[in-house]
Amino acid sequence: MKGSEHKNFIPNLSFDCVIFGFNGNLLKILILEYQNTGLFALPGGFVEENQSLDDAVKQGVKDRTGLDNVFLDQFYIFGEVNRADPEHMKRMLVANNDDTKENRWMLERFLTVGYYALINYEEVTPKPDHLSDSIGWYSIDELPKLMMDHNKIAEKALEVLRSNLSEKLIGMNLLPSKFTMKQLQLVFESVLDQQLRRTTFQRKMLSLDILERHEKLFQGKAHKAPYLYSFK
Amino acid sequence: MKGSEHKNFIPNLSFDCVIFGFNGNLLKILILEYQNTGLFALPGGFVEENQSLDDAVKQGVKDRTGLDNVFLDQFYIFGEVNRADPEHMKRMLVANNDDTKENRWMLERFLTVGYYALINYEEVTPKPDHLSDSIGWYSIDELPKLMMDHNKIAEKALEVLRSNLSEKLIGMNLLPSKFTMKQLQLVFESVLDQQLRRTTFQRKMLSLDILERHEKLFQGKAHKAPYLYSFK
DNA sequence: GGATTATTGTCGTAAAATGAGACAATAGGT
DNA sequence: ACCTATTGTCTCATTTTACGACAATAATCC
Repeated sequence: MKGSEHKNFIPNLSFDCVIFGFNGNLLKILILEYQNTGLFALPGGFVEENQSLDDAVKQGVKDRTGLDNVFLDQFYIFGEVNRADPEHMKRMLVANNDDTKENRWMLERFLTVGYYALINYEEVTPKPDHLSDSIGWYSIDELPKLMMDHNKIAEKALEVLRSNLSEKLIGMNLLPSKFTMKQLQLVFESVLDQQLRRTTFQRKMLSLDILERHEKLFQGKAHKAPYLYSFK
Repeated sequence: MKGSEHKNFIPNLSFDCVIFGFNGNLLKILILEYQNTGLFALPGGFVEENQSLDDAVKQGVKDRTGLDNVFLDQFYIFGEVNRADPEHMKRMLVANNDDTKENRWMLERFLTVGYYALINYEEVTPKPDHLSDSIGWYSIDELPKLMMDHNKIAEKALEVLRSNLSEKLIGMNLLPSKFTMKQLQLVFESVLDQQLRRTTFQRKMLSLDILERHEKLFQGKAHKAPYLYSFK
């Protein structure tokens, strides 16, 4: 009877999204806390029968965090048999008075597709959905214990982000459309978790011919004002 | 009633495997031809209810090609709504007299997980399973028209293999355990589809400190015999 | 207004990696 | 014994990166 009770969703398949943001200093991940359970989790969801996976994730991220128009990339499917502890899901359903027959399918085995998202921390305010009573940013090295295998999923997302950062030049998605060279360097340093040499970084970025230089940014500080850049 | 008729499989989810082999000259992919249909396809299959995805793929590759102990890596999940043409599946079922009620679930929408495999072309002989009447190697630039979106899947696999080759040093899986520098270079050249400079390649590989040098290989040719190497 | 301070943009030189070719060492063939 | 094709290594030029020097400058402090 797998999943047939809930006509809208592909059974046994979910997605979870690791949403990265950069607060100017630290790389953070968006975490939901479920009502009355003390359970922390990545925002995730299910795929409707006639909905593409990408659309489902786009929609799910919007529904659960209020974030729209987000850079999204699929990075792995987690297919271990016992990756999902049904006890977690059960606690969540009970706490929400959703522990009905129609929702028992959620207790089955699930494979989950991992996505990561990059967003401009400053320009958006995430909003929790009806299932969650809070939504919050957590530094990547100070994550709470997450439900099921979500810590593992977040770790893998960071790995993939690291290896994609320089190659695919996706760092821009963590910044406002105009930014200083220093900000860009801080993004690289946080993601790669290593210090970079200022002059080398600047020369490298400029030589790639991917940046457009704009007006200067006067920050009211007692020193030379940096230029603003955007990606071409 | 999704999938509930066939008690063993996760519904709406399949896998397909792009098996690469190198014949000493060209990079090739293993393709199945289904009995009495003229349909070509990548070897694939379904995931049992209590089987991990990785195990399902391992088992599936073994069942459908006879290949065992293969280097496997997951690279993408294809989740478009209309990616699978049910007409293809139907023809296949009819041709096998499998067009029974119990198998109708195979005509539904499927998401498929793409894996690629790297095997030593010379040491294994693929064998078709009962569904297929032939199994064959096809050069990556001379693939036949494959069923559903399998051509797209193969293309994506090659892309990922390309970007992983140097970074993750997986080329060895396409060669016997001992090989010459020339053979290794040919693998790189076929995968990357570009010529490499012999001396630069040799120096680079040796400097990486990943190769062990063994005895010379005497090929009966009128010139200096090359050393054999293996990966450390 | 002139000196002070912190940061930025740019350059120069050193070091490392890569490109491109030279050349001697072979394993056999003639 | 000489010839041929290929291999392993070296040298030198070029490119990329590391690392530090330095001048420009936006505000603040006398």
